[in-house]
Amino acid sequence: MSEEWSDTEISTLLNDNGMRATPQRMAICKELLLKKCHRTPNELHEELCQRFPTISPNTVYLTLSQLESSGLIRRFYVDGQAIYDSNTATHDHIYCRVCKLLLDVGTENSIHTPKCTEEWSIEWGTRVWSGVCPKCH
Amino acid sequence: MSEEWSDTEISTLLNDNGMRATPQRMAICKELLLKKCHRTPNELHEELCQRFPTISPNTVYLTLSQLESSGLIRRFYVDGQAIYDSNTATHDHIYCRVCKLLLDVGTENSIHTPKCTEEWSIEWGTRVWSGVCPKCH
DNA sequence: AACTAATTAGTAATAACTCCTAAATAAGAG
DNA sequence: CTCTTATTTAGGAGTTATTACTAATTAGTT
Ligand SMILES: [Mn+2]
Ligand SMILES: [Mn+2]
Ligand SMILES: [Zn+2]
Ligand SMILES: [Zn+2]
Repeated sequence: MSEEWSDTEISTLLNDNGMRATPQRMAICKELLLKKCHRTPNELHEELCQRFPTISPNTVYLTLSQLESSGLIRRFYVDGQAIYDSNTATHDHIYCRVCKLLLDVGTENSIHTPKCTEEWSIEWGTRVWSGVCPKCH
Repeated sequence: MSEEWSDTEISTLLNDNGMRATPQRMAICKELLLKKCHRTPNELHEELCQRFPTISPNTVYLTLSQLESSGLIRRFYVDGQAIYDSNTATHDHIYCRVCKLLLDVGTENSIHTPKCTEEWSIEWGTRVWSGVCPKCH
């Protein structure tokens, strides 16, 4: 996928995935898809409120859920909190339990799906390594 | 660790980890530690209620949190739900998003902590592979 | 047996998320 | 361009998991 997304490209992407290109969704996609990043629904809602004062949390939840169903973003949980990830490549994470820093890490050692699961259809997975980051110890 | 735990052994284990050996905690430990298993706080509470009718959810939450702090059990999240795991060896999981089946899988391909994180002190991590199990497709 | 800090049950509070509904609107048809 | 309609939205209500608080109880020590 390209690094830069025009409004038309985002609009087309949404339509191709069965979603109407509303201003709210365009804004959510710009926030999430333009950069490979991690966002909680609430973080995203607060960011969008600045330029889009009337957007409701519910709209953010719904749109994130639809984007995930389309495979355009991924969802996982850290400390019980949903994290949406616009990096859809298979990768793992490290998480600092002190300052809550969450980073991507490579998966050189671990990209293979498990051996005993040939009969499962595995769709996605990520590991979260928990610990303490350099700044926090 | 041994396969069979006597009351005295569990009591000692709790005391060694700074916890008093109350009947409630003994019951929780028997339910969780005797077998390598996955439990949500609510599942555990319902099981304990059968033989221990007045135990409160809060006690279960507190005890699980303390057992986790002591490293006797691990916690991770699936679909936003806390799962406590008495298998403390490093391992991954597969999860069926249809029937909610959750199984351990080996980590032959992925036990190494990530290369770019030498300065982090990594304590634990698990991956959850999401998909559909053989019975559900 | 007495003491005391840890633990408990119960209740209240919180946070994240889902459900519901009426009004607004994007996209397609004419 | 206008009309039509199914989708989407905002907002509020409801739900569920979890945490906070508190007064009474109790495990382990002296
Ligand atoms: Mn990521
Ligand atoms: Mn496990
Ligand atoms: Zn940190
Ligand atoms: Zn299944």
